[in-house]
Amino acid sequence: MTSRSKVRKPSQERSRVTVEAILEGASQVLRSEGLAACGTTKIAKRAGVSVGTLYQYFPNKESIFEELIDRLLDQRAAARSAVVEATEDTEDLGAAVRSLMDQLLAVHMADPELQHELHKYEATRGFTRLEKYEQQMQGVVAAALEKHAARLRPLNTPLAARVLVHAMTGVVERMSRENPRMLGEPAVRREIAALLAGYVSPTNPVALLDVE
Amino acid sequence: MTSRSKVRKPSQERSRVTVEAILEGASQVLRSEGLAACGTTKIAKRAGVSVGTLYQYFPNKESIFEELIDRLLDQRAAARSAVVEATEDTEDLGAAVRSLMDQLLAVHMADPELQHELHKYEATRGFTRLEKYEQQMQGVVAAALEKHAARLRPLNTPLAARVLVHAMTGVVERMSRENPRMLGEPAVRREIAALLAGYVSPTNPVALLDVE
Amino acid sequence: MTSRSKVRKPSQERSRVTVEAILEGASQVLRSEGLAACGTTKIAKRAGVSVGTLYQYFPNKESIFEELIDRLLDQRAAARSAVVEATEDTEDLGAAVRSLMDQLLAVHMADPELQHELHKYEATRGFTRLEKYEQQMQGVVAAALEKHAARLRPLNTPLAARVLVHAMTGVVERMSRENPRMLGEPAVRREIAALLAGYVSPTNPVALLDVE
Amino acid sequence: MTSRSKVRKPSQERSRVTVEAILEGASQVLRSEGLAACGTTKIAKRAGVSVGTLYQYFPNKESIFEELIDRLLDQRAAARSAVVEATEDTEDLGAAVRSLMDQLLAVHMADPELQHELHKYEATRGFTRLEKYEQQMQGVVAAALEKHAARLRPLNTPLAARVLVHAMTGVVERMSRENPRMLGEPAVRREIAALLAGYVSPTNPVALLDVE
DNA sequence: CATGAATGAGTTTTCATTCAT
DNA sequence: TATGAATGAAAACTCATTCAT
Repeated sequence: MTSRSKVRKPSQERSRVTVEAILEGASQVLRSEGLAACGTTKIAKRAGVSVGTLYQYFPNKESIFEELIDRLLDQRAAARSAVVEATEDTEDLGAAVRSLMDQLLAVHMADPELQHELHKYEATRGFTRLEKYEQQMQGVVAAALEKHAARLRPLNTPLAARVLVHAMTGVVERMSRENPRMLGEPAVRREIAALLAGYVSPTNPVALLDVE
Repeated sequence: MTSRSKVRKPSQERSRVTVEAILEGASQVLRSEGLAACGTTKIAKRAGVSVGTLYQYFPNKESIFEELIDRLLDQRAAARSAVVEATEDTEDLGAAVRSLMDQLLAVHMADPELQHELHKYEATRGFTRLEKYEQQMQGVVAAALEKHAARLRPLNTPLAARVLVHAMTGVVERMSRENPRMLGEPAVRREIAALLAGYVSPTNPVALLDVE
Repeated sequence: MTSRSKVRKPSQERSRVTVEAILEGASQVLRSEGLAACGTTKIAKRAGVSVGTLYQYFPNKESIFEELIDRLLDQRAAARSAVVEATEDTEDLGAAVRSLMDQLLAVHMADPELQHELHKYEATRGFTRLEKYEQQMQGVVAAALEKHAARLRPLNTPLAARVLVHAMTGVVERMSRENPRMLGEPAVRREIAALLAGYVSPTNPVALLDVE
Repeated sequence: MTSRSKVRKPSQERSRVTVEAILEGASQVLRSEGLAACGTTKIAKRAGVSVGTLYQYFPNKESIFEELIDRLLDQRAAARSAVVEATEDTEDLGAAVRSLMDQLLAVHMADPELQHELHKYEATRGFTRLEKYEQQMQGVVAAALEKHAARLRPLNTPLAARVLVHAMTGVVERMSRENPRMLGEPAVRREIAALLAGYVSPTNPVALLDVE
């Protein structure tokens, strides 16, 4: 679970609705006009509140984006947990790979425009948040690799996990950028599976290539 | 070769020197203070010219970054050409993979701070330029895949090329962000090779995983 | 007694308590955070009421400070009355001077931080209220000067009263600003007495200085 | 001489003119509309420049007021120096007193409206600058008291200097507030002289009053 | 009466760009 | 052509005050 502490507490029900309205307003502006054009005035207008109200709940503009990212990361964390569960309960390597892939695809297929704009914001901040998230993801993958080690080629687990997560998210992110619909195609899903599986497979031919 | 049409009169010698000074100034500010703090006045000062002069050679601030990106992409295009050459002359798949990888690593190891800041700028623009570049890269890879098709598993070439390029650049870019030195480690090089080779290898186990 | 007309319905008991709470809240915020940081919301919070309630009893923020000043001036008025009494009943000039001085010192030694912040507020308003107060003080002093005229040097009474009051309050106010504790020192008390007494004394040497 | 370092250096002649225009604009707004209504936009407009220009020369609004105060204090410092000179060269106590008084009166008679508004600003800042200035003034007075000690009543010099400066500035400041013209009247000048002279005179009757 | 969320005019400040010298 | 002072639109943020509940 991520922080969310920056949002003020006016615990009343009305408050929650307003906060939601602001975040939804920001999301809409991000989607329709992009990060660069997403100012506090515009956000407030779309949210149907005044700037003053906006600042009653968020200390500054950035904190709105941060909250949006928090929520995005919460979704991803949930996906991660689903992967962990799916992996823990079975010896089926294929199931693990499918779970990992499917969760990732699902997460990226939801509201891709918004995600792209938030990604731009993250770029601004040096990707600090997303980087941390991906590190946790690496932890999950590393655990899975350890568990199934017997059926995989010999691996430097942390490095392999890093490569896997980076490759997978690299592919998914770029495809989402080019055309989010692609992520729904079975062929794409299959190829990503091939990428992951081929990398860890005992039949991987690196040994034959004289790299180094 | 990329555009560069925005820059006025590269004919006079004095002019060329000034343009270079401005670009170098911008690069320095980007490296030392980051994109967010990189204003025209600061650039001009570091370049040792006045803002007025800066606007004599560049129509606006963005065009400076665009030119810097042009040059970055020129370097990458050169790397791409090197890969094409290396691949065309040989039947050695390993050599092709190594060439691809090495060029990519080399490109990302040069001036990583500057590249990160330019990447932030590109994020702002929706990665239009980088995306176009990666598409060209996909063309090169697709050609190589066609050429060596006989020794690879059956592939949907365009899709496979896309996955390969995205995976590779995804890994390299993220590692460069985490720690650029990583890119110089032989182990990393080997694992990237494994990622690429495993994906296209006829021994890839996707068929066994019942993905769809 | 000063106005206080701005405060609504001091009739109900509950009301009076609330008004007191608000004034006490304001005083606390003034003391601890200063005039600049003393907003209505903060005042209300410290008073344990809502902003709405605050505005039920005070028409605007200024009126709170005005009331606080009213009370300060009431204290000073009381001090003034004490001086008047002390002066009326006796022919002792020394007693009059001592009374004047002691009341003034006592008033300024009480809650100096609050007084300083209220003084800043008064500065904002052009010192209107304090000026009026000092004028009344001048009246008292003028009366005393008339009464004891026989034992003093020849004086333009209103002007002399003005000079006396201005000098005395000028000294006390500044000392309070520099260090309120100073006001408690006997040496200081003695010097202020010397200032006042020397000014009106028949032995005053102005005549010898050829000032005009 | 006071700092003035906050003002940027664009050494050209044009610059100086602009800085002067801004300061004059600020002075005018202060005089005609008061500190409270003196915003950057209004200052710039009166100065005949744009806000941007204003911020080219002053880092923020406060720095404009600070510079105005610097200049005011420079005038006062000059007055102080004149007093020092006048006092050093003579054994005439009357001359010293007259010089002190006259300089003070002259300084306060120049542009009193502006001074009052700057005084309000200083109130905001806790009178830090003015306080420091008055301390220096106390030093000057203390020196004079030491020099003429033989002809004065026994004094605790630092305390006496403090009382004298506080009394004098208190009187002058308040009179300037009530009605600046008063400061020009000979009677007033005479009474201030009486205040100062009576305080230090060997004939001062404090000893007779049983204070303490 | 009490509440506190909502308001929005107003303020300061920035910075890409222009243009007179 | 070079200069750098001037521009001013735009953005973020504040806070006294109101009013629906």
